[in-house]
Amino acid sequence: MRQKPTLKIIAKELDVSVSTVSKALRDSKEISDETKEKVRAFAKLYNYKPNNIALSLKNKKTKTLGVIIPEIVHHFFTTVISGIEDYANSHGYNVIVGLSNESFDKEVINLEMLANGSIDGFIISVAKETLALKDYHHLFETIDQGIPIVMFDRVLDEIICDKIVVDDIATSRKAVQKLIDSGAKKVGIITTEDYVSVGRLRTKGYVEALQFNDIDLNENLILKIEDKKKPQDELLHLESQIKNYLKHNEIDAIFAVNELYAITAMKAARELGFSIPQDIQFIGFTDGVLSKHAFPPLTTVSQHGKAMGSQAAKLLINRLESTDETEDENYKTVVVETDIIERETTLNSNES
Amino acid sequence: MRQKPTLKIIAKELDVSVSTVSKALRDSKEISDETKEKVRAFAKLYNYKPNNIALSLKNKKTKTLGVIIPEIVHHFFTTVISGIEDYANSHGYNVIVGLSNESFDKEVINLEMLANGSIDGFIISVAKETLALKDYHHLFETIDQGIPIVMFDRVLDEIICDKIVVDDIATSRKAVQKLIDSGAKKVGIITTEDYVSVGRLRTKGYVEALQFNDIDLNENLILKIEDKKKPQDELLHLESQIKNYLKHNEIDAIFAVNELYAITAMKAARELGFSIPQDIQFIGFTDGVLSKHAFPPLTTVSQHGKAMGSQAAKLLINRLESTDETEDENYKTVVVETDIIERETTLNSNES
DNA sequence: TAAATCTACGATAACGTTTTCGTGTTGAAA
DNA sequence: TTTCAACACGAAAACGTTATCGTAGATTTA
Repeated sequence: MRQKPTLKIIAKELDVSVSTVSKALRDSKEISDETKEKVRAFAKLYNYKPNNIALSLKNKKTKTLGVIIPEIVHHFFTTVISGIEDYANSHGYNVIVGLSNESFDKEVINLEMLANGSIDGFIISVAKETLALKDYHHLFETIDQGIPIVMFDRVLDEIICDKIVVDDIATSRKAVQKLIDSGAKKVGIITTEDYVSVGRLRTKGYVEALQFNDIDLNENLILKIEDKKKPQDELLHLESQIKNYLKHNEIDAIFAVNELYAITAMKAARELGFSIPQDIQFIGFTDGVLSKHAFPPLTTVSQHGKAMGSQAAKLLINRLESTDETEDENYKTVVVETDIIERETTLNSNES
Repeated sequence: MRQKPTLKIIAKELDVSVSTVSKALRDSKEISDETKEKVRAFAKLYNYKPNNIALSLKNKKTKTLGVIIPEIVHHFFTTVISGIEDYANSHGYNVIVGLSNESFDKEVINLEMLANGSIDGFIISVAKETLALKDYHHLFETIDQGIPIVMFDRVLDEIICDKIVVDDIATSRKAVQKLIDSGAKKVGIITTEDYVSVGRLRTKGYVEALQFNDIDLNENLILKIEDKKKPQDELLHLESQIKNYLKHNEIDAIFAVNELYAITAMKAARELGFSIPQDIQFIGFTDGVLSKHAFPPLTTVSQHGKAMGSQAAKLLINRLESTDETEDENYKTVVVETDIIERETTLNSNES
């Protein structure tokens, strides 16, 4: 085991000063070509690389981004991460991830743990519990400490920072419209409870689409899935809620605010004897692996997670590297486009 | 924006020395209770937290783990990461992830970028390209620098370090045996090319299971999927290979070495008019979201990714914190158990 | 020849900690 | 009264860098 060479060691070995070595390696013009060559050769031979930690301490910059997400075992978030990684890496940044597991406390701990110098800025999608509690002190505090935050997907109006979102309302409207255009008369929605902002907004889009088409809103057609605390029987719980909903309502199309809801609803519908898409059509939100390989393959609206990730990284890095201060307190919120990916759970449009 | 307090600032404010503040906060008995109280109160008021970077530099430990994986948009890897995170976090470690995207160069860059002081140790699953190239210099070098590595899933005999694996051969044997016990006469395998070690080993288990049951090996029943360079039409390519394979062979059961192969094969079989599991049974490797929600739900052998992750983190952290040197050069390789999760693509066993 | 200017390098401070070693003051023991 | 611990604190070094400043010797200019 050969220990990593430092400037000091090189200096001693070559019988020059540390500053000379440092300058030589950074090609300072204060150093003679002769000395530079000598130092470089030695450094190369022993594979010298400057120590990141020392640089971080000196520069007050770590060149690493902190990403805090509720769950990593979730296709959407992994695509976002891969987008972040891509952009960050190609700009000399590393990414350190923290998982909140949808828990407020873990989110706070993660934030605090990383805020003490480990990272230059955060990219975050807040935990459901945080949304429910409406306690954002940790976010305010880190911003107050001068650490920039970029929020994505689950964003908060109360926090003033850069944001990356999809236009949930418009997208939802678009999806429901597609269902209606394909002949659906009784469109239902399977969504989350209102404290999850994306669920609330998507529900709003659903309502707007109905209004636009002069269809009376039937509250029974809106199924808000309640979260279960124990994760083990979550799926069962979900299934039974949906089956019940399907049995007690006349529905010929469903818009589900996420992939899992859509898939589970399809399964329930199949078991109830519906044929898809003839009897009942489906559109899901978030294009993931599940949708593509579902049976039949599910029509979805794609959120372009990877694009969101790289956008987030871009915004954050730009802010970190902008020559600071006053210049741009103007926080952007970029909305990324969504697409409907038509597969086999929807009928072709009636019109045309 | 309030800037983070440092020891120096507190010291000046309280008109004591930096060392006094430091000692007071660490509850040194050199400091009087009176002073301690004063310092603590002030620190609490201004929410003082020691700077991680400075600590890292001083202690020559970063308390962060580097995780390098080929892909993050892959259920197995995300479960592993979540296992790592869990264990690491609860032991005061952070996790920084690097993606190789199956590329040798990116793997090397990631390793080097992090090896310069940013992390204390690595957890890694090597890229396919690295396996194909058989170039492991970067791994040797980081070990040579005294940075411990734990390998998981795709491990290398050539590298001497801690390893976490599943017993691919035994598991594969078990899966094939289950197929045979359920009445299958002509069991096929869909696997990777041999340079991917897990693929090779699983194929070996398949062959052994046949031998054990005195079934002649039919080479045509072994489908080795070739990797495509361009990712966009990878799925199409996969489908056509499988369909072709299914058409030209008589097969009544398939063991697929990963989820995607299994799902795709099921789709192809359905399209060819097979009914599952009556005409053809399926078992996949790696229990992911896809399997659970497939149609019909796919019987799989579960790798327990989360357990692998926390095991890996445990091994690494133990090594990092063991009072060093000679004591334990004895590297472990722990093999984690696998289970067959029976769902609806296999028949019940004939026996009993 | 004296003064000014380069050239090429070294010493030092700084980033924020922790730790080792001193040291002045107090109180008690001799 | 002298000596010696104990007490409570400060100074300084160290981790590995980079940047600022100073300077000895060589070279040019007046």
